[in-house]
Amino acid sequence: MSLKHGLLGLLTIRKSSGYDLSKLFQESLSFFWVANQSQIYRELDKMEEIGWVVSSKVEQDARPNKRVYGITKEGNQELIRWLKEGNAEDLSVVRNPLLMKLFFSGKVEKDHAVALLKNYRAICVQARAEISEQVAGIGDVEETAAKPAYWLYATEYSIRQYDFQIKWIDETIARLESLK
Amino acid sequence: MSLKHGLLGLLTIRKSSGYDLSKLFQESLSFFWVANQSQIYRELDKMEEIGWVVSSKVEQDARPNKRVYGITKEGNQELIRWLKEGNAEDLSVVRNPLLMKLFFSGKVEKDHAVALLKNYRAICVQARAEISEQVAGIGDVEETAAKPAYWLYATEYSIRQYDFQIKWIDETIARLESLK
DNA sequence: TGGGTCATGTAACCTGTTACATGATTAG
DNA sequence: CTAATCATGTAACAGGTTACATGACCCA
Repeated sequence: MSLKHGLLGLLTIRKSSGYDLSKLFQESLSFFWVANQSQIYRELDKMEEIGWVVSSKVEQDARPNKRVYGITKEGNQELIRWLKEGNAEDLSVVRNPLLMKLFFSGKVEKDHAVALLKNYRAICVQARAEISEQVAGIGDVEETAAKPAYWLYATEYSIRQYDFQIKWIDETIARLESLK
Repeated sequence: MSLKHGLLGLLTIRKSSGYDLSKLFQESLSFFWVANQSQIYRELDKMEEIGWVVSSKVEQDARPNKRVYGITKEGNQELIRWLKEGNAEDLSVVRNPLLMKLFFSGKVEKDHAVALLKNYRAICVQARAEISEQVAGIGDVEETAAKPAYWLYATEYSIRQYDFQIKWIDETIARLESLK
């Protein structure tokens, strides 16, 4: 249940509407989590039922009225509980559509597999560029024992994962092309 | 929509019941895709409605009766279509609960983050061992231009990804522990 | 002889995706 | 002046997870 907790985490930064959260999410968490807007609205509803957040309606004249959410004491407690829980089983959910397709590519000509890999490579290259650009835009970071730069570790992970994937793709294409 | 296609792929190997597929899935695709049994049953139902598979009831006396599925011509066509389609956008769905938790770990003591990483490390080590054991059990492979060993590329990917993750975890723990 | 596992599934719920709606503002 | 984008969401459907059901067989 990471999405709810991600939203709770964002709400500890500031009160936000669904729309705000959706933007915030894009800028921060989207490198390791995809969520679309409507999902965010629904999760906010649910979390209000549970009591992790409260909302208040804000009237606007230039734009549609909005509903601004804030985290409650219970929400904060839940966030901390989740962060402390050691359980790592559910961290290893694997679902890799690229490998699924590649796995069965013996049913079609080799060229399709190569094209698949090349298309995905382009996506990796772009995603990697976006992340490192974003990191560069933040500049140097000071870390202390009291404030480790966790966001930096996460972006490092992502960048290196793309590097790994690109390398593997290149090798795999070369291997495919060298087959006689 | 990779699960349906994965099941279609497995059904090109042999006719199977939901239960059989669930086992087959475990042995072959589970390294890069998690699917639970009930999901498989439901997808089979859906695919029968669409006409990608047909089933027949097989009476058994020692065990509950079963329903055996086979792939249809339409199912085969769909599998090939899916394999040929170049679309790589939907291959890059990211959802990483580890990074989500790590990202917000500034809210709790450093030890919790370290414990989280260590737990996940253990899972990676085990998963890696299981995969390489499975590969070892298969022995040497002959590849030709007509028959590339795609399954091998997929397992290579998985092994290397675990190596990458383990390395990153070790570095990150070291980094966390060195903070003053 | 009682608790696990095999073999087969169904039902209910939770999460993710796609499509749509509305009125203002900005870009070409 | 027309099309995109901003700013706000709702509704419906598809896919994933958890819990349960049933009867045989196998191990201690």
